[in-house]
Amino acid sequence: MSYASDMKKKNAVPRATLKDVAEMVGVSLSAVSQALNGRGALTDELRARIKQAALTLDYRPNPAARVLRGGRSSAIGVVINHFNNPFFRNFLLGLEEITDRAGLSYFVSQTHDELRKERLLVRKLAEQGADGLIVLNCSSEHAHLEAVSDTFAIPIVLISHTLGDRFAAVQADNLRGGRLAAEHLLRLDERPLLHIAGTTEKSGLLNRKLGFLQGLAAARPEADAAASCYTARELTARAGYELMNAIVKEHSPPLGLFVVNDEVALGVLTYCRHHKLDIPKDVAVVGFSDIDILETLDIPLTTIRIPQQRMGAAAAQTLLDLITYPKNRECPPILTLPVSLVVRESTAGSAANR
Amino acid sequence: MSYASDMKKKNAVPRATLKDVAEMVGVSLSAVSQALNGRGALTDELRARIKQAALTLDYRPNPAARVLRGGRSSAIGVVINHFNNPFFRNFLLGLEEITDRAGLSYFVSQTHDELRKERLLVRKLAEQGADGLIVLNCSSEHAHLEAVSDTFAIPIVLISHTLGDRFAAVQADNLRGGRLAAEHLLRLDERPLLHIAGTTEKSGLLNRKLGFLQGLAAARPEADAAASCYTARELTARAGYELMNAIVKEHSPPLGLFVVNDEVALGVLTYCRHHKLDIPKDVAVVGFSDIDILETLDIPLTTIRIPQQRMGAAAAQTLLDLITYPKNRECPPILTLPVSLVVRESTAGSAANR
DNA sequence: ATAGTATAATATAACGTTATATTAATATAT
DNA sequence: ATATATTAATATAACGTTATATTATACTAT
Repeated sequence: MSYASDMKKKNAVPRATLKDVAEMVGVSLSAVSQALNGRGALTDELRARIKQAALTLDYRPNPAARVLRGGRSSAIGVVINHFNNPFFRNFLLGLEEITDRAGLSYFVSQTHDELRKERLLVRKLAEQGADGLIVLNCSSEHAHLEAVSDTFAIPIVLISHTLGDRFAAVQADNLRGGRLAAEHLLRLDERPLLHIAGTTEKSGLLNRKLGFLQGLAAARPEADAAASCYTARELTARAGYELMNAIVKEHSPPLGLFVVNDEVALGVLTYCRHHKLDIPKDVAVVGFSDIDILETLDIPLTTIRIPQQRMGAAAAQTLLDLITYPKNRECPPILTLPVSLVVRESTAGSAANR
Repeated sequence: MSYASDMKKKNAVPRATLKDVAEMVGVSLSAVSQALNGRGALTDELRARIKQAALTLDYRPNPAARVLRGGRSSAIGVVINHFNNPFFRNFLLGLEEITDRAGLSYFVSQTHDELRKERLLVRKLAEQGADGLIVLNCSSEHAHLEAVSDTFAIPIVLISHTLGDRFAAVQADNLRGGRLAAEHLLRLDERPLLHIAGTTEKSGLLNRKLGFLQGLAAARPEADAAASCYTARELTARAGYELMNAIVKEHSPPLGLFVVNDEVALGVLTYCRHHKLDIPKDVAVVGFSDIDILETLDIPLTTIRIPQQRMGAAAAQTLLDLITYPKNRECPPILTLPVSLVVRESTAGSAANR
């Protein structure tokens, strides 16, 4: 049942338009538009009178009209895979700092990791008049992003995932994060190291893996890179739990485990609890992201912290810049923000810690 | 620094408009509009040709133009206090079922429980062309909601909180939930019962309290209602933790505790763990909502389950109805959905359980 | 055959805005 | 004093859509 749009909004209480303000002041439409937008050549006196009248009538510009005319709506769109992505909450805090200051609103929509929805929502937000888009954890396809960016002439900023050089991006230094994790685990003792990786289609996850392998190879040239890596199909605790079944069949404790993100690592922790594997004695675990709940766990998780809030602010700032200065879009920036190791009990307790 | 909207979108790749389709078929604008909207009187043959052309050109109507004209945008707005509200995730699942089927999109924004932001966002979403709004956990002020609903002639559905009879609402049966909690705790043994309430300004929270007091009074007419109730300033785990400090000063175990929601109850559980109070022997706890993580706790929490997903679907369905049949707005429905008791270990183990 | 009535299409206006072009009035330079 | 620039305002058109009014054509009934 597609839903009919028959009835027009006939009984809406009318809101003040430019025309109303113009009539109140006894001046032309153009004058009002120019006065309120700080454009054109008007006497300060007239400008003031118009602004006063607009205030009195509680005039607010109609974004639909503006957008139709080819202007801005002062709203941006945010597309994420899942609302309950824990990274997202802190990201938005940073984003909001910037948008609030700039007088922008933002609206969010989730894709459920479905490409179909991603396409739909990206387009819908653009159609709805978004001045720019921020897309988190997007798919690896970018044809639709290019199409929307071109058709609507709006910039797009990608998060956690670069995709060619057509779009601006904000990402954590995943490569360095992977290396930090490896180096930390190497300091523990002589135990073998393993990595639970994510899909290597996503540049961010690939880099975590590469960083880990670099760190491992530097200290133990003899280690078999291929044999050290497992791949989680999904970034969920369940996936981590299930992979552990495979891992303990092929490797025996003690093990050092670098896991692609904190949620998958939570699954690993649960597995160990269920199977009486001591953490960190039998299995030392390093996660990635530093989501909020890690500290409150029975065994707090060591992780690579990414600057979630700062990434949100950087993304908003970058988008704002690209909206304001369209020429910058020709050469969109890629920001890589630093990560840091946060040591907690899931790797502490062993001797070699510093 | 408010951000200037100088530059026009001059280098946008043009997208197909009604005019393009009309020219392709060699027919008038009106004909195309009518054909695509299933209105007017056109031969089936022409209608088909027009639809085919629209498909070929990948024509998609411009929502800004539609909204300006006084029509629909096929998008609704959702306003919530916090994105990390655990209720929200399931709510959206239900909502999405309905909106997907109806070909509607939805966009979400968070208020941080600030009235200023609530006002801003509700208005912004309406200005942006939302066909209707769903407002969760809103403030107790409704003047701005009425203003927006009137000015833009769009319906609003409130969740978890009724506010006069001007708006449709979807809520859980909080009164019954409170009573169920009391009755369950009363079945345990003779221990005194306490309630950690929320602010009674919100109708939903008030009803939880009233339900609890009803249940208590029915079984123990002698109980002192006022002395049994504490009030949490915020609905956070921290608030629950801190209130427990006060409670244990004035009451000694064993106690039965009905807590206004699961998050506050989590704070209570943490307090008990820290202070070596056994659950449920010393303190039996019942929460409210049944958020997702309760089952995975060390001591799974007994709670009153509210049908989160169903509430989302009901809200979307109600809004859709009010959008489609504006006359129904005169008498907006209030849906109260049933709740159920979910018994887990935070109250089990005592004798009287069934 | 003529008027009247469906039927199938088109023309037009309006929604609220703003960029561009135009006009009117004033100041400056020769 | 006349031409030329500067300033301050206005008029107009266009963005894409759809409801309403209008026209043209064919079909019925008398």
